[in-house]
Amino acid sequence: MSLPDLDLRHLRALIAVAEEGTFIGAADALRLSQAAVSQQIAGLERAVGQRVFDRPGGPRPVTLTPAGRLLLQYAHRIMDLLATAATDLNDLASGTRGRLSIGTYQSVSVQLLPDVVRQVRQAAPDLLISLIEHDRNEELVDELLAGSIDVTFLAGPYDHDGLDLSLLGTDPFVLLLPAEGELARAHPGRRFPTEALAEIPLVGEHEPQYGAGTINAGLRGLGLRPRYAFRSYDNGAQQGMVRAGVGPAIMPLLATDPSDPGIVIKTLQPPLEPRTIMLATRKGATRTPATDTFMQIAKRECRARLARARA
Amino acid sequence: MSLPDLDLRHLRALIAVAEEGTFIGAADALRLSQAAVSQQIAGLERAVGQRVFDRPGGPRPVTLTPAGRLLLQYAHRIMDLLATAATDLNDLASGTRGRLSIGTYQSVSVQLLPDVVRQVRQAAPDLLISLIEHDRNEELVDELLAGSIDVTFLAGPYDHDGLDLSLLGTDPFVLLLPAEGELARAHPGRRFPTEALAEIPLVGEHEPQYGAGTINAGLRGLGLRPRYAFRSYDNGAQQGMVRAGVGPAIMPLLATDPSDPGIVIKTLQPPLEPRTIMLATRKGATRTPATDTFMQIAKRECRARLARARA
DNA sequence: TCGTGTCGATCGTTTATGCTTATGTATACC
DNA sequence: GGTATACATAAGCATAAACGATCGACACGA
Repeated sequence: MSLPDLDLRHLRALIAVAEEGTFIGAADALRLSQAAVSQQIAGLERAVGQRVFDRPGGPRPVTLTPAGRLLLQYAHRIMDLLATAATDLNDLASGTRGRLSIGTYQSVSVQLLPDVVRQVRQAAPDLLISLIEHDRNEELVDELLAGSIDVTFLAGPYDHDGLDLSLLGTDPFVLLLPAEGELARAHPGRRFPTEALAEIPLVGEHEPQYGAGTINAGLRGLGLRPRYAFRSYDNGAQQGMVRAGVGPAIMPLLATDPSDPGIVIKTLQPPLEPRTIMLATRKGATRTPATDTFMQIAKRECRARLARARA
Repeated sequence: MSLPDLDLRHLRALIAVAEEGTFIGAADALRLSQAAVSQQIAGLERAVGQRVFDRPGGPRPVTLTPAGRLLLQYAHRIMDLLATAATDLNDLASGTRGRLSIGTYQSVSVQLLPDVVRQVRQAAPDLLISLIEHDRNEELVDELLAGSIDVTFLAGPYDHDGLDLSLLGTDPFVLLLPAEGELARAHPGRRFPTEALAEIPLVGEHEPQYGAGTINAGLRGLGLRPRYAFRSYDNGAQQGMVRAGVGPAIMPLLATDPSDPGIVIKTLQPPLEPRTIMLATRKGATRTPATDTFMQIAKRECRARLARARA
């Protein structure tokens, strides 16, 4: 048989006739004339090269041939597929069902993202949200371009030809000190002179990370050569070390937990070149409504959080 | 989205464009003009209510939108289904693959059917043959009309409105005697007077069986009231009992094993109303080539066997 | 910055296909 | 044997799908 001549109309007619038992009944169900159904079935039989119905003649119902029974099963499966495709597409269009896959990195994951996800869940309870975390922008971009995630946070400054980027906000680097430590006593104000960190062993992140806009790059830009007492990729671990008195840490503001009574947060003077938080999607690619919802909520939440944290 | 407007042409275009990356490439692959592909995709997007491709413009390839990716998966699954449907239909048409389900009853199963099945296997090695055995015609007919078997043997005489029947042959009732017994010595010729069975306990089948055309009906038609020393539905068991000297048995010729040296076969005089062997299919129903092949082989083999057995 | 080439979209036209009405044909039932 | 039922077929019409030609958008190179 030759596939190219086959058409969904044929299969619809096959199903209708099989269900109704007569061409006339099928025509009625399909809102067509009997002649149209007759032609559809004839076309189908031409396409498959075999009869699909036995027509006993007279007022008796037509019956499926073996080929017809075989084809009918496939017709049903195809119609089922189309039906589920339709609901999936509706889910996609509604933005309240289906899937949303988000790329993220740690300092965003810690504080900002949980609240954003919570709000997205509230707006779209049946949306299946999955998160993929990487430490480097490049890995996130790879996932994005490969299509395995819909949208990703990126640590700026960052630019890429294949991406649509939007700036969520600027996340300044702040200094975390043990609340009861000597340094906190020595600098009781909101500000902390950055040069004073020259000789103090720090708690910090592993290098290299995020390329430009890193803490070390910032410090070096100010002529400082930082030394480290402890390094970790985990922001929570860094904050814990600060609390334990291992040393001060420079962290992005949004990566800190300001409610921790064991630490105090100081503004660096002069400030380090800050990192920005960006959202990226594939350049020129249509976004799902779910992605749009997420991006909108993320932007709003990020601004609110930065405004609150700086207050 | 609205299913009724969807068409396999749309899905084919979707797949081609997704594979080729450009409308022009897809048009080339589909042997269509670029304009036609453009219109197909436009029609598809109208049907699903969303864009399925992002057109970046200029000499860059188009890319799937989320909706397009979703739809493409379904399109592929549907095309796969159609492809396997096509091979299944070809198998069906060729008669050398696929399935063949045959109804049978015991006296046919014992001698005739194994040889027929062997020949069908030889003619169509990849055909999957399944057998369903019942003792009564009615059960076989039920299976046939329900569609669970393609064709069935029936014990005639038998008639049924909903069936196409064909006579394979007449299977005469013969007498089996122990080869070394007193009866065989008393009747050394090929024939045996039926009345002589009046007072002899027989080996035979359970009653009732097959309605008309049974052994008991035949004997009663000759004014005899048979008594039984042993009864079984199993023809082999009956023949075994004869061999063991339990008594003579009246059996259909084709149910006997003439090669058994422990028994001799006699023609009854006068003969009992014989049973016929028939093949039945659903009335007016198209048969698969496999079924036709089987029926042809069965007819040939049955004739050959009867001719041989009577010789 | 301005051609230039590559695409996709669109227009107008032609062709093919599907649907309709009307009629023909075959079979069952009375 | 006539009538009713149901599918097949034919002719006409409308839609749509195809084509060639053209337009407009974008990227790239000079």
